[in-house]
Amino acid sequence: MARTKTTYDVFSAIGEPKRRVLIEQLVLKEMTVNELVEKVQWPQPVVSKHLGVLKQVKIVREKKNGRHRVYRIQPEELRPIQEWMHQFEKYWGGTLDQLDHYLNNIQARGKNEHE
Amino acid sequence: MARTKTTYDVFSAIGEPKRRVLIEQLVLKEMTVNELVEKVQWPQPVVSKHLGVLKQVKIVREKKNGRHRVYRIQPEELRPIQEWMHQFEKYWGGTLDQLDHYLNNIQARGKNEHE
DNA sequence: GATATATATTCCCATATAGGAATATATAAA
DNA sequence: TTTATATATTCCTATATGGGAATATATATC
Repeated sequence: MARTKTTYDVFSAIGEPKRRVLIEQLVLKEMTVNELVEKVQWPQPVVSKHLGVLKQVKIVREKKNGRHRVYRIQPEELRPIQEWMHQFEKYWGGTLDQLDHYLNNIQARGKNEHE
Repeated sequence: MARTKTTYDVFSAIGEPKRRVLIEQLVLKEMTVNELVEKVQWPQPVVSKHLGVLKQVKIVREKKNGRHRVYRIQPEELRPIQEWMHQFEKYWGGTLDQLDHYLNNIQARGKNEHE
């Protein structure tokens, strides 16, 4: 078998460093492809292709505007990563805020349901 | 050029789903290779190879114990991910309304997970 | 020393990239 | 309608897998 597809899920998609750079830009503000190209200085097809992957896993959404396409981030889609990270927080010391506690409990309950 | 190496950094390493499963086990308690094989039911070389990648990016550490090797997680190494996630937190802040919304999403996502 | 156990490593191959180059498509402007 | 602009897509190739099968290595036990 071959490697896991980059579009398999959000984790796979952000494994590529360039895609994280695009995300870091889009989290600041929505941008067109050429605005992104300006910012990161990569060939336009490279940007478009990486955006394509991000679009497939729904990290970004495309909004047509004339001959421009505005790309916008969909932060909710990155929640699975944040949730997955919760399992390590107990090791990092410090206090967890109430929201985190609550979410941890929810998560634990959810996991047991499938056992 | 080819794909980014899985050992390029922590993000790339956790892109592979099986490696996340191993991490999820090791965060509960340190284990030997065979204990992991027992748990996940994959061929031993598969487990060893994935552990090799995790070891290279330092997510896990190996402790020799006779002919056993105990693998232990190094949670600090995952902090870059947590830090990277900070940039999205402003979108899913801590109000109850948003928490409700979030919990609804979890439920909805759970149902679609296996499609 | 011989053997069993635990784990890593090597060899193999099908597969999916990431990026360069060129081109296609869509839409606006002239 | 012709042209310019914005973006996506196709074709290509080198590369790095992930996993199966077989084997090597290390250590414990007899």
